[in-house]
Amino acid sequence: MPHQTPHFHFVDELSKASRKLRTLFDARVKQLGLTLARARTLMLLDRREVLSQKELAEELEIETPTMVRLLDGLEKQGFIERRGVEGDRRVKQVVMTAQGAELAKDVNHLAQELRAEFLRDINDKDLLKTIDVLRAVNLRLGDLIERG
Amino acid sequence: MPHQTPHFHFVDELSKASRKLRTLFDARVKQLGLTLARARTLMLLDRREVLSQKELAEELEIETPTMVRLLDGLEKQGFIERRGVEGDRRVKQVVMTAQGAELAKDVNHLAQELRAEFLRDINDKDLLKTIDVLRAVNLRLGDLIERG
DNA sequence: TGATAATAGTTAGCATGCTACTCATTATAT
DNA sequence: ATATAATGAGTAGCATGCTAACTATTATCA
Repeated sequence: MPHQTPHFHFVDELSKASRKLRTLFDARVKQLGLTLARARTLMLLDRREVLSQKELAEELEIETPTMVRLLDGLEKQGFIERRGVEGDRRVKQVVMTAQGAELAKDVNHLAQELRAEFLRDINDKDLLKTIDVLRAVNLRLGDLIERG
Repeated sequence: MPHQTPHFHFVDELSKASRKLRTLFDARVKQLGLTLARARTLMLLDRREVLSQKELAEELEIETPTMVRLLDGLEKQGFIERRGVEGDRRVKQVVMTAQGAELAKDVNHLAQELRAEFLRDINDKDLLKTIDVLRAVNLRLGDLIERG
């Protein structure tokens, strides 16, 4: 087997980490009726209270059609509501129901525990450096995607 | 907006990087009729020549049903073939067609260029450190997933 | 003002990830 | 030797990601 470059390994490990993270998180929040993507949406609403669908999508860096379906699910589950906004009839604001807000607290707690669990052996300095690198990569990827 | 922890940012940036990477790569290999997942499969076959479906799935760290459908697509496109193996009729070995092997070379080249492009500003030391961290995280995530 | 642009949300269609299950075959153990 | 386990491939069903379109509304500009 030919030697693989660091560039290759970066992409490889990154893809694998993301899949594993989703798998583990999904398994942990399944009992709550949630998934990673839905939990991410609830946790964002928990921090920001009220956002339009567009703003939600932008914050999570997913496309609006993906957000639409995520919200369809959360709405059907009774965790969020869509509200028309006066002054612009195109926009819908998204707010958590009481049940959703309750759930968001549990999910936040659970997510925090899970993160601590799998990042247990990573020291602070390395973690911060890794976050820096990922941020830089994301900026660059965003640029390259925009450019076509 | 409440302050967010490094643990949170790690997960956030990781998820975003993985999605962006797939989006960018998919756009770049679209003209070749490929996607990131299919390209990854071809590139692995290019390095290892012959593998069973099970081995392919293990190497890429995806589940076998996911691999089945990936191979269905690649087979329909004429890039790979499935072959029965003598001595164990459960196993199917996967080999690239001539066309697939040709394509794999192009894809390898393209992937290498793309990686260099978006990792341009990351220095070697930081990149290696990041890979180390991702590897450690992956090991731990694997453990936690296994444990249930 | 009235045509044209842009924007927010949506739908449709595809690919990829998962789990839970089945089927055929091989390995193991009594 | 035969019942039982384990293994490899596949199917079904769901969730989430994308792009390409469409609809309704609002903004722009000539």
